Amino acid sequence: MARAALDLSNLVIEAETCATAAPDVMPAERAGCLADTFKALADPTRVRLLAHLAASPDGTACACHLPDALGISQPTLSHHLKKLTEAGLVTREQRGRWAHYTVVRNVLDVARDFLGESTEGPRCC
Amino acid sequence: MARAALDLSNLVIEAETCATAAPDVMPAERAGCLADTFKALADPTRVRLLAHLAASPDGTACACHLPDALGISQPTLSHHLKKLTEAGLVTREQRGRWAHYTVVRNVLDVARDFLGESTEGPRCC
DNA sequence: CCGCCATATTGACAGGTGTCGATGCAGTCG
DNA sequence: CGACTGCATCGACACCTGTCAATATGGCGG
Repeated sequence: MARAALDLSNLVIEAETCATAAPDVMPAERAGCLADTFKALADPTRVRLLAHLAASPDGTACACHLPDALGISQPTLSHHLKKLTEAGLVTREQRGRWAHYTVVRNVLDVARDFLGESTEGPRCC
Repeated sequence: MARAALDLSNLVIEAETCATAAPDVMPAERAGCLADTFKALADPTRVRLLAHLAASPDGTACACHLPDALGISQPTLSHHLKKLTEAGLVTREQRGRWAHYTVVRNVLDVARDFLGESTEGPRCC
């Protein structure tokens, strides 16, 4: 290694590669955060669940009708609602005897903005 | 079963439930389609990949720098690009010796609109 | 035509996920 | 207080997913 015979380490040359200077890369933390949100949406049942909540007044609905409406068992529903809650996409509220869930538009906006970055320039309007 | 003794099938009664008429449910097909798109986004590596493409001119970039930039092996990169391609989020183009990938804004818009439904009223503007 | 290089595919492994039946728990009604 | 009810948790199962090393493929240059 000594002897200084043809040290190529300064000669990176860029080879020829494809010659497209790689821009910045998204920090892993933000990527992980976005991925977690998308993970919560990566299931047909949860998509329908969220759509149902979003279509309800105030973005709030109770869980009682859902197993029948979606054709899933009650434990499965509970499982998905837990996932959505953990991801911060919905919040739970015990209203007397029934549990009510509400969409958190905030978090959805973050995901939407990410898609917007790839979709159109400034933002919207 | 015969004998017609107390047929309750017409007596659904609605019990008392929580009294929030369940609106329409999103058809399973659309839900599955959206879920597939979100599934493709449900991984930090793919989020960064897509962000990288979106930040490149014309939404197009070649694959050659990516393993180093993202700190993943070459097969892993190929795997993720395949997933994104299968989901229709990017397209592949063999440009001479290197493979170039381009973002398909179209599909992202669909996902964005879904989040928009849950986020704000009419749409945008 | 042969070897090189960028990329894709294969095989193997650990870990995560959706689903359900059974069970536990916290409210409500009689 | 005791039974009922809506919902959460547990345990088990099959399945899917991300990752890498090794290998195959296909275009380019000599």
